[in-house]
Amino acid sequence: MRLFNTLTSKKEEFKPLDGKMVRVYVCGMTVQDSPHMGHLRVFTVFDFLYRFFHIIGWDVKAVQNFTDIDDKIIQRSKEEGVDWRELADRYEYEYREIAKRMNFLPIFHPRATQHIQEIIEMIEKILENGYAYVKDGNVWFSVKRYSEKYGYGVLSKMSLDDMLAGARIEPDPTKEDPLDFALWKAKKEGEPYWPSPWGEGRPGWHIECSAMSSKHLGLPFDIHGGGRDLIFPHHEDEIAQTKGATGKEFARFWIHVGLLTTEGEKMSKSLKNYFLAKEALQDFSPNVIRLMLLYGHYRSDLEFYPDKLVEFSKAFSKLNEKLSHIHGDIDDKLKSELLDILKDDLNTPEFFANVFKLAESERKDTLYTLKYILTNLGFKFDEDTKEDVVLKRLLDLREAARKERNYELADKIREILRMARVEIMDTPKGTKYRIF
RNA sequence: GGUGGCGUAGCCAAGCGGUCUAAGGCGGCGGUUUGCAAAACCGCUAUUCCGGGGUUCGAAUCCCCGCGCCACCUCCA
Repeated sequence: MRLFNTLTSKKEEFKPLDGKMVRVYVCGMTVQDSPHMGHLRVFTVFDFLYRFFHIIGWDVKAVQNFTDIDDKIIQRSKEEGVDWRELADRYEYEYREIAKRMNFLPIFHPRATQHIQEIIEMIEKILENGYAYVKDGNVWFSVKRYSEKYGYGVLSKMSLDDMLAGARIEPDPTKEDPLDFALWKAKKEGEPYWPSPWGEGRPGWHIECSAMSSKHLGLPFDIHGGGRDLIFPHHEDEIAQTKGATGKEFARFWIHVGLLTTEGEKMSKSLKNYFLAKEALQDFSPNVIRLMLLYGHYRSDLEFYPDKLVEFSKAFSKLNEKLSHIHGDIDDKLKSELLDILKDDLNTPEFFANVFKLAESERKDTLYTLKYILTNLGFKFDEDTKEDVVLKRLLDLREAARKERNYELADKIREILRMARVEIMDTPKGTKYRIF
């Protein structure tokens, strides 16, 4: 298949290094708050990618970290008067619940603080190789020294001068150069810390991903991904640290997911324009959320508004109506045509356009092929038509009223159900409903 | 200021040199159906792709110049 590689800025032919098993590392949550739809988009895209790899015959070893120690967790723990570990546990649990609801494939989730040893070892190697220096219990990565050997900025395509030009923050006085970044931060009063050869302290932001990815996947591995906002500095620094420590190639392909926007602007906590994943899951099925998030191409920004979930509820209902009870044989030709679309840099918009067109077919094999592929890509049919006892009794009541021509009552029941976001359809085969 | 990207119907969003008088979803309009509805089904809904030049037999797609927007350069998926 072909994938767009941020490293080379073009689509390239992709195959797993060992020919069978794709090794992927995705930057996961910093567990300091509830995941919002923007986070969910990234993880939905990667779940879709893993599932697609499986369909075309590759195994996947996916690692997605939880960063459970960082400035914001510490800050929040101070604000709330709650131990930082408790906060991290709370939001890790929230993420796992959401992942389960979303029908994500189970993958490995290492935690930063369980890899302090590996992190320290990696920093020691970087120091040995001369790309870092110790100052007052801090360990800084020397961007200039590293850059002379390997070139810094290969991913973000920025020159050192470019980066300096935009430097907006007061450099830390213990840094030799404003571009340098922290590998290890000296302990501050009241903050969590671990012992290290440089004194008590904690890891810098980027190093945990370098340590965990190389430990669990080996070097080099196939794909490293995350939100587009991580390209600089996070991913750039991961590359520098890993090469600085090992001299080896890091990830071959870098895949970055576009941002979820509201009114054109990035969804983020600071802009207060975010919509929580758990809110969406309260009211809409995972199918709807999955479809909505994948209906745009993964590399483009995607506009979000709450009504979009309503729109996609309707769209998914149509598919569900068509496919839920279908059985047949797989049309191999059709199957490979549809998969070919996805082989081109995961062109989900084109793929779903075809799905909706083909769903109008009367041919059982065509419909079953769609159902087969979509199910393997994480959708669940039938789910929205499960009988619910209370609902069924209400429908029986309404049916009785209709038989007595008590349309006033029948309409009242329909109206109430509508308010509860259940829509009724009277068909020759009886009353159907759908939850929207 | 630097770097990267985007601007396609009411909204969302593909297409990236010919099959484009531009996919698909939502919405809207008309019809079939219905106790009335809804759903479903059928039909219609951009001769045109931010503006202006250019390259080409041919451009939404390539190049140049404007205008507008976004992201990153500070924590961020």
